This record gives sequence, C-alpha cells and structure tokens, in this order.
Amino acid sequence: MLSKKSKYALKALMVLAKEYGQGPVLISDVAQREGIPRKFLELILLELKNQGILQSKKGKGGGYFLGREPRLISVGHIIRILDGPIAPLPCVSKTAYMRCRECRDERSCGIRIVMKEVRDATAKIMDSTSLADMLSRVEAVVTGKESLSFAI
Amino acid sequence: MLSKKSKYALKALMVLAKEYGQGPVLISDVAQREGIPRKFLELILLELKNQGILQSKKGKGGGYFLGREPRLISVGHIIRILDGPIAPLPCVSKTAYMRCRECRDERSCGIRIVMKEVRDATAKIMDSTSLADMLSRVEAVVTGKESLSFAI
DNA sequence: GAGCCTCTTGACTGGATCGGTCGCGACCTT
DNA sequence: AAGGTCGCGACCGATCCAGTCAAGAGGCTC
Repeated sequence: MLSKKSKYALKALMVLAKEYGQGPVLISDVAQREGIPRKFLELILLELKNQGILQSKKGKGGGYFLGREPRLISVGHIIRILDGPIAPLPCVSKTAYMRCRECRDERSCGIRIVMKEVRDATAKIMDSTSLADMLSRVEAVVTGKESLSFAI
Repeated sequence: MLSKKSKYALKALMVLAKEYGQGPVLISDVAQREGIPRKFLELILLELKNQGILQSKKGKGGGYFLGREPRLISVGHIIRILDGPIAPLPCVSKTAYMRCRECRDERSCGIRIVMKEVRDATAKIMDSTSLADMLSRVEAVVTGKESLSFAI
C-alpha cells in the first residue's frame, strides 16, 4: 500500500512539473491546491530536496522547484525514497536485498518465485513512468482523448 | 510489502498442499518445518479456517488440512484475507474501493492511472497463481528443469 | 470416564510506523 | 531591518505488527 507520504509527494511533484521552468512555487500553494496538510508537506518536500529531486529558494519569491526535467523523474524513484523498496519481500528486492532468515534454499521457494514476478511487474511500470508521462496522460484524459492513455 | 502473516500463511499452505489428501497436519509440525513461531501460526491458521480455506480436526490424530484442492486456492485470495486489499491505493481497489477525499476528478488523476496499472498487473499474477502452481514451479526448480518456470 | 491431545479464544505486550503538529530558527530579498 | 520563506528538531496520539500467555473447549483412546 502506498503511504500518504508518497501519494502527497507525487501530487506535489505533479504541480511542480506543471510549473517547471517558471520559478519556485510556495509550499503553501502546493498544499492548498492539492489539499495536503502544510506542515506535513514541508517534511516531504525537504526529504525530496535532500535526495536531489527538488531544489529550494528561501526568502521572498522563494519556494520549491524541480531539480531536473519532469521526464527524468520516475514514479519508482520517488516511491523508493519515501516508502522504501518496491518489492513485496526483501528477498526479491534489487535495491534492498535481504535473504529470508528461515529459508533453506532461496531458489526453490515458491513464494519467492511469485513475489519476484510481482516485483518485476510493479517496478517495470513505476520505473518507466515519469512525471512527464503522468502529465501527458492526464492531459489526454482531460482533452477527451482517453484512448491515448492505452497507446503507451 | 507482504506482512509476515501472509508469508507464513503461504508457507504453511504450501506444506498443507503438499500433504493434501493425506489427513490432518499438526500446527506444531508446520511451525517447526517452516520455522514459524507456533503461537503466531495458530492465529493465522484459525483465520484461514474462519475464511473457509482450511478445515481442522481436534483431538489425537487431528490438525489442519486444506478445505479444497490446492489448484483452487489462489495466492491473491490468501493475501487479501490476511493483508487486506492488493491495490496500492483504495481508489483503484476492486474489492475495497474508496474514493480519495481530496481528489476533485478521479478520472484525471495521474497517480490513479499509474496505480491502477500496478494493481491490475499485481492482481493478475496473484489471482492466477494457485498453491498447485507454486508447488509445480518449486518442483521444476528442484528437479533441475528451471526453464519450465519461465514457460508459464 | 480419565487422561491426553489438539485446536480455540481472549487478553496482553513492546516496539515500530503513520500521519501529523508545534515552535523556533536560518536565510534571503528588498 | 522587516517580512517572507524554507529548515529542522521535538513531540504526539493512534494504529498496526509480530508475538506471547493462560485458560478452555472439544474429541480420541483406553
């Protein structure tokens, strides 16, 4: 299950992606536009800044903005930062592998085989979807061309 | 992330599936074979019984056994019983749908679009994999015919 | 029916995580 | 130097996770 942190982060990033190249956006603006508790959002944006996703500027005319183009920021990366590994089990994680204490033979663990499939399918979707992708999908729906969302 | 509950449940069910048709198996046996805390496993098996997955017999010669054939018990069903919905967000769940409080228009929510893909991919794998499937995959690995596990 | 075996049930725990909130800085711009 | 903005540490209540404990209820065998 996606935490609210990740969900809020993605919502906020979508706002910043839409505004990309047009200067900083206030935390308060983002919070209000997306209905996110302001103080909680501060925490989230700070973390994203520390991980290099965002940049910030203090003082008047300050705020947050994306550190790179929206097409270079993947959903998977954001979720890994805020929620940790995507894999349903540590023993199938690529970014945070840990073997199961009680498994004699990992290779012949049926659960692992299935969960590896799940991890791969999930990671494939999340890592190949960028903020820009999401924006254009939303755009496609809004302008009534829903069929585009299946063309990817 | 899969909880230990679900993981233990699947491990236990694999044992019971292997033993299917050969009478009840003791909780203690399952616990020992799979390295699961006994008391904790009791809880899990009881829940699975209450949900109709397992049956039990008390007294000497008693124990737990599957309520139906291993090929009729899906991984997805087990995980839903113990961990709740598979969907990463309530607003894309088929079995426990709930709309997002702060979403104005659900259809044009980019996050929802992506998470729906994730849900569908995950559910497809989990719901189409049965205990019998897992058993035969494990068998394939054990007998050295790993390539079979990709043929499905 | 005694005694043992096995599941059943409810209460309890310690620790972690989630989803926030508060207050005071630090820093930047004008 | 004033006011706007992010930065950061502390704190909080609720909930969930993983597991334990003690007692009991039902069934079997002798």
